[in-house]
Amino acid sequence: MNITRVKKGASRSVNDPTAKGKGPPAAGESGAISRTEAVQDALRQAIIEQRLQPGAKLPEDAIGDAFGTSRTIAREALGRLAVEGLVELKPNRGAFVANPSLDEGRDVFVVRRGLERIVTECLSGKLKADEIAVLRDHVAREREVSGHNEVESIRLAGEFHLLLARLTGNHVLVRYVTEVVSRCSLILAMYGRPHSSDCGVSEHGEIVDALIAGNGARAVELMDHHLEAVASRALLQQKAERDIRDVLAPYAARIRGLEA
Amino acid sequence: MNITRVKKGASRSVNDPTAKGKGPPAAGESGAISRTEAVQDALRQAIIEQRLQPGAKLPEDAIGDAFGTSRTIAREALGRLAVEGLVELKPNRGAFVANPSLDEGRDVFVVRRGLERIVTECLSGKLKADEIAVLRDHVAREREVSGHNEVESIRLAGEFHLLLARLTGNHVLVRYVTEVVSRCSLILAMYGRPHSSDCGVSEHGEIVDALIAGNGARAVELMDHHLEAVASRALLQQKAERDIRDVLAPYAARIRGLEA
DNA sequence: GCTTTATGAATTGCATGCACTTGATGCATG
DNA sequence: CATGCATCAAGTGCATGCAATTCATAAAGC
Repeated sequence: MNITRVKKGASRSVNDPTAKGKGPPAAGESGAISRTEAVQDALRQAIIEQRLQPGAKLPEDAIGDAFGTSRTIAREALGRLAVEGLVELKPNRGAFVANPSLDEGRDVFVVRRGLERIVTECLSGKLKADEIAVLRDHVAREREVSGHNEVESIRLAGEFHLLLARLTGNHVLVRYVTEVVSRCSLILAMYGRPHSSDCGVSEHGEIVDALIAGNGARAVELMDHHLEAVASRALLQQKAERDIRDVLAPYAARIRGLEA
Repeated sequence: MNITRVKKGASRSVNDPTAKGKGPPAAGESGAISRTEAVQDALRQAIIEQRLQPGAKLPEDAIGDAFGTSRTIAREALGRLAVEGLVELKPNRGAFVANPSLDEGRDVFVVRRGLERIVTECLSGKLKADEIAVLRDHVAREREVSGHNEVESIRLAGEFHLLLARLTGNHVLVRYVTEVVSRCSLILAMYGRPHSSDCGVSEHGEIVDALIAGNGARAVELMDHHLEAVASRALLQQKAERDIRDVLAPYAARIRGLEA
């Protein structure tokens, strides 16, 4: 439940700009955490979904306009996304969608494997019945869309790992896993082959089985291999396509950003 | 070349402060360093060193005044520290130094152990001569101050782990380790016994030895035990002292905050 | 006398204005 | 014709002002 903060206008306008200067933020929302978070979440989503291409410029005004807020909000959201590693902040130049190098990508995957190892160890043999049901259900859904809907497939794959992290009940772990999964999505989108992410659905199922069986070692092994497979699928491309993709992507992205 | 313009707010520079700016701030990215970052680093240091007690209020103007900047800077720094988990942001109430519960503390340590496991695995048998020298030197310094200067001792202990993380060359890893080390410092300060942190110097030495020897398994084991020891030292206190410390700390911190 | 409701001070949330930095365009020069 | 330099526009960096919220204090009601 991370998106619940959004009040009325989810992605379009965070604040109705009718009464721009003095408009009270629709007085008494309960649990209303600042608009900053809403914008931050929206931007994150947009980046992960590749609506905003890596390297694209993110001008404060444009973002403010797009969300019906001032630059202040946009700026703060960008700052926090920079901490998360999804945005790069260049002093006096502005913010850009992160454009991770392959080395960075490798780094992220290394950390991700370590984090998910913790998740797996925490969960092995400790899943409750209802939690198992949720997991099985999720894997089933993944299987459904596999092959049809690629965007959804990617989203669900990421969600699977987030789900596991949440089941640990370890909030710190959840935050970090969330971050690396986001960044991995970006990296896969950049370097992975178009339909390289469908694979692995069966692996998810196996991991769940091992977790239920309480076979921690096997679960960890499965998870690790799973992630290594995903990573290598992405990083293998480099040898062949690095020149084209890696070199051209930033420029292409920049052009796109200017068109928008 | 326009000399007539002198910025008013910049009168008391953020750069000069003899105050806390010591520790290696967010090493990694390019220098850059906006005022926001300076304030962020200073606040982080102050929190870690317990100059700012857990639960203490962090009003924007006070921070702005203290650093000679406006609330804007203070606000942004607080926002980012909140992402790091060192500051808690309560909507419409303001920012407070994080006051992690014991459960949170446990969570942080779990993640930390996982992260440092990665560090250890990355480093085992791959240290170069000059890196080894730096490590040995650091451990020697730790040994020197051990027993005498507690604050410095704690700082160096944290620094040792950061040093290892940096040696991996994995920036993502560095960032996360930095964060968990910070948070662990806070947690130890809150729940650990006064001089519980001196211990472990010899363990650091052993870890370095195992890394040099290329004995990855042993290094991981040592590191894991080391961290478990540190964690348990902190968490054991809870049974006896939870009621007093945990309950009273926030209030005490509040009072201190008001005095300041 | 104690609970409940107004009033006010302090502080956050947010927008906006102004100076400064940076990169681009056009002009003069070798 | 290429190179270096001044001018300019776009956009960031930061401070500040105003409305809204919250908490504390005081007044009114039972």
